[in-house]
Amino acid sequence: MDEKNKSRQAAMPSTLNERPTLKTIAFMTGLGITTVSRALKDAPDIGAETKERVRLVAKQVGYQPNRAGVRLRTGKTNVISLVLSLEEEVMGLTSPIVVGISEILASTGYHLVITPYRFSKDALAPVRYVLDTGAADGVIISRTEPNDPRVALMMERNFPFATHGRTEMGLAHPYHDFDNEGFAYEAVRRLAELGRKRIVLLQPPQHLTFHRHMRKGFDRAVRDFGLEAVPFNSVDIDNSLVDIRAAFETLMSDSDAPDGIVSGSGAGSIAVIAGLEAVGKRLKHDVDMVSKVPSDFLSWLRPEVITMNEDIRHAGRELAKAVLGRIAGTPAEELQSLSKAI
Amino acid sequence: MDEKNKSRQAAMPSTLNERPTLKTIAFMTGLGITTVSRALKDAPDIGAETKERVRLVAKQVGYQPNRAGVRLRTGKTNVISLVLSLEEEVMGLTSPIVVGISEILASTGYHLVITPYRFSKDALAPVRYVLDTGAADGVIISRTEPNDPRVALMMERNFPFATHGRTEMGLAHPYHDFDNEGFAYEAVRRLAELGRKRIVLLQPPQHLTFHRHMRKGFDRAVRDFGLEAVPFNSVDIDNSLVDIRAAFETLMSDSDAPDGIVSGSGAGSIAVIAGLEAVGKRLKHDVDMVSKVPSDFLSWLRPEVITMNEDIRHAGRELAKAVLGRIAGTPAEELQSLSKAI
DNA sequence: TCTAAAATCTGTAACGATACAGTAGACTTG
DNA sequence: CAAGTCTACTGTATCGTTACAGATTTTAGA
Repeated sequence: MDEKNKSRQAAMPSTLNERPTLKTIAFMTGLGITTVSRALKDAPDIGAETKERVRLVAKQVGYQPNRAGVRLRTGKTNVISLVLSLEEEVMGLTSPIVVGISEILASTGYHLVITPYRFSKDALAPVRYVLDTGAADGVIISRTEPNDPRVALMMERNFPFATHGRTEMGLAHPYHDFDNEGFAYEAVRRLAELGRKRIVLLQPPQHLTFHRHMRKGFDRAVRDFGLEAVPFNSVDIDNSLVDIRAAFETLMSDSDAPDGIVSGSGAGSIAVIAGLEAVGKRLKHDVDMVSKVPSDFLSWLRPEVITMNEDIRHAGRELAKAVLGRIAGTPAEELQSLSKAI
Repeated sequence: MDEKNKSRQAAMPSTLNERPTLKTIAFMTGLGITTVSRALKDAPDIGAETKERVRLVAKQVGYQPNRAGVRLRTGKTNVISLVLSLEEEVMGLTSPIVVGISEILASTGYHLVITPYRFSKDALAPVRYVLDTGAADGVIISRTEPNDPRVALMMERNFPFATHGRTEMGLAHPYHDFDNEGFAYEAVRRLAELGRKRIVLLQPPQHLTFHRHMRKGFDRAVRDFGLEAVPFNSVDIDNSLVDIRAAFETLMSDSDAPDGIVSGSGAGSIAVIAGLEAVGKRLKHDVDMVSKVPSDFLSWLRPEVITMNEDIRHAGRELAKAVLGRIAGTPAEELQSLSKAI
């Protein structure tokens, strides 16, 4: 202060066409860096005219906050992490979910980072990584289990997340889920309507939560409509198409083979069809089938199959909204949604 | 120095179970922060024993460099950005590419960030964003055009990137591409082998580079085998399945309809089949078809279709290796690959 | 007119890492 | 043994941002 030049905070104009920072704006407006920072976030202790001036200059020079600076100082990453299994490349499932999430994040400052893991047993590792390194502000996981350690961990650390699928731990957390119970019930109902009696279900693996939902809807409908559920546990929708096909070849060549099939996965349905056609059965004649599908390709090639669409892209949008909501502090209870087949 | 306590760089042990930083390790080892930093990157001016000690402690406390710190100081983001069109949700195409990229990045320190754009006309915007904000160390783009402004921009700025598909600008840059010329040639050859004479091509849109490749292979084969190419430009593989189906319904009901079809897209093939079957034609009888497919589902439901597989997941791996190579300074010429149908 | 309270604005320190310019001591060398 | 050279280590400044604790000016109050 007693020096001759007052040595303002924003002294030098740096170089020329570098990326503008708060310092650039501070220099151009003649204000302090702090003032500029606070003006841009509309703090109450900055004059209205000053704010306007700062905003104008900021826009003019195309200022965009440096993410690393913000992140270092505040810990806010502006990142949502989608935790994906590299195995579960189940036909076209991850693609639409990524698109759906992106659609929502596009209008926010958030980036989408894919955090992969290789084997189901390592599912906890990526979540732990994000939590330990603070790699993201929120996480989206899928393939939930009734008692999911990932959910337990994130709840315990009070970390924002949303799950594709529900859990059964008595903890309220954001989720989006497809109404698999409703799907299975409706599927069986349609088969009953067609006069089918012996129904089989190609179901999700036991350890995933939605196995229970689908099973529940299936069993209830079978009871309600006085049908018979054909026991079938040799394969589930996580098995390879080759295995599913083989299992259905065996099943359908049996003397008391089912005459109605509910398939919990579009990809699986393909193998199912191949299996039953291999033993000479024909859809609509010997057997009817209802399939859950993530896209409409099946109805083009086997219109005989009754399809019920699960809108994965919509799920992506809902999940993105849910994590963002959680980050913003919305109670988990208000961030839970269920969608029906369309 | 003349003070009584020498005030080392690493003075306080911070709190307890916070995330460890260089400071933590410096305190534990009694070394300076700089020394620790340099020891961990194996700098030549640090003693062997010291390095060992630092590494041990670092591992013990689970040290992981703070990305924001590194990024702020060095500008290195450790991020690869995959630029995706939200429109081009062409059946199951993006999913395997994401998986392939992830597989490679998993063993590096790189994260994968999805950078979407909404409409084809905005394709340049996300690239500009990444360049302007320094959001990533490398970029992967797809749907390249012969003269691609995105490529021009990144070359001009000397920014590492890899393209899924080639360009024709006389600039050497990393790419991975499917050998569409080879595919089309081979496809036509097989149709010729089956005695087909009048061949039609469901091709990529004109503005994309691989349109030319596929066209070239197709035309060359038609010439080589003395066949006839049926003109057909009303739809391309970017059109909706509904439109493709309608176009093929018209085409195939013509008196001089083609008896051989080459389809440049698996999803498109579905619509093609629906179209030709709608007018009473049957695969293998009235017409044969060869399709490029990203997965094997088609061969399950229409084994009559000859399929040639494009391994998108492999493309993802190659692209990831290519960008990383470019970042590491490998000449572009050594980072170009072409893959054949499998 | 003098003081208290607003209203605005600002410098400093810190987040975690690294580039750079040292420093201290041991070891050569002539 | 003085001077130079290595070896091994370290402090300072800095990247861009924000929390915090002032500082200055204006307005109000009495």
